Amino acid sequence: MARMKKETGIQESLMGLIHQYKKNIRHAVNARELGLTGMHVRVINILARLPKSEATANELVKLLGRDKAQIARLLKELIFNGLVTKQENPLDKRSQLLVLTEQGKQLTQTIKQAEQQILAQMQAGLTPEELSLFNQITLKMMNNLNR
Amino acid sequence: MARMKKETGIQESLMGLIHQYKKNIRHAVNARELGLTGMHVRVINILARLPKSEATANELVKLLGRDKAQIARLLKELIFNGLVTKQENPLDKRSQLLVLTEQGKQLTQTIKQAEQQILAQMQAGLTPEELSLFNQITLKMMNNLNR
DNA sequence: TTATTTGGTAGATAATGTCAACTAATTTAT
DNA sequence: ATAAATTAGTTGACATTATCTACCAAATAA
Repeated sequence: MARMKKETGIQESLMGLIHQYKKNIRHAVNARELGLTGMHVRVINILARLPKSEATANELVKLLGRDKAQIARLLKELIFNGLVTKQENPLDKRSQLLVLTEQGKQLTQTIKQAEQQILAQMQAGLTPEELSLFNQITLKMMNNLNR
Repeated sequence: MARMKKETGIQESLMGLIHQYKKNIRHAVNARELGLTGMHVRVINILARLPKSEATANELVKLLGRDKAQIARLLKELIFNGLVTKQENPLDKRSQLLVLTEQGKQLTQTIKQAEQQILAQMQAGLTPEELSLFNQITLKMMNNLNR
């Protein structure tokens, strides 16, 4: 990708960054032969961060900001691959708790390692303050649009 | 999408932002019944910014950071819809110059207007300095990954 | 001159994504 | 208490975005 200039617009900068990031993740995951896609990785990551590594599908829909049909399919695949299991949700008979299996949890370490490498490269030369500010602005923009 | 917290990771913030942005663009474009997809819009925008509104396919590949097969298809569709035409490239017989038609140029105004609205919403409450810094960091990150 | 690389086209397929329909459970309204 | 409305999840159908490959002709390198 051409070295992007400032005048191109902030949205193009963002598109370029995300595309590059996703590409790096995909290559890292493929290189480790994990048999996962980018979205699988994201679901696993989200679950790994949650208390007890569990959430309902609807919670994942909200956390990932994706359509429930897509989330259902991703979960179905992760369940099929033994990385996630379903458990009864005592609070609501319509839903189940999606939980990382032991296999899923172990995979998390591999994924984390790969991600950290890419993030480190991406953030090279930036101070903690810059990164913090960047993240804050990102969140603010997202929330601005999400209303 | 759940109000995203800081601890989720910068990459998730970015994913959330871009997803929301794309969604807003898609809705705006659909509402105006332009019959375009997000990627069409981006190609048109890039061409509109270039001197003489023209570029070779390969230049677009570089500017958009996308695979040449994808770009070829997008261009094919835009040509079919009369928004872009092909002209001989005097410098290289293998390639042609892709140029916005009058129709394409006029469409650019509509697209720009829609985009500006969304960008304004997205950037509400942020100072020019913050935005400038944000864009610089974005570009730096992208270039960090693009090596 | 020959070998290699490059620009573009199209095949084949994967990944991501949306809208709709449906059923059962839950919540809200009467 | 009962009926109406909403919601959680599943699946169908399809759109959009994206990648890798093969190929041919033109351009470049050896």
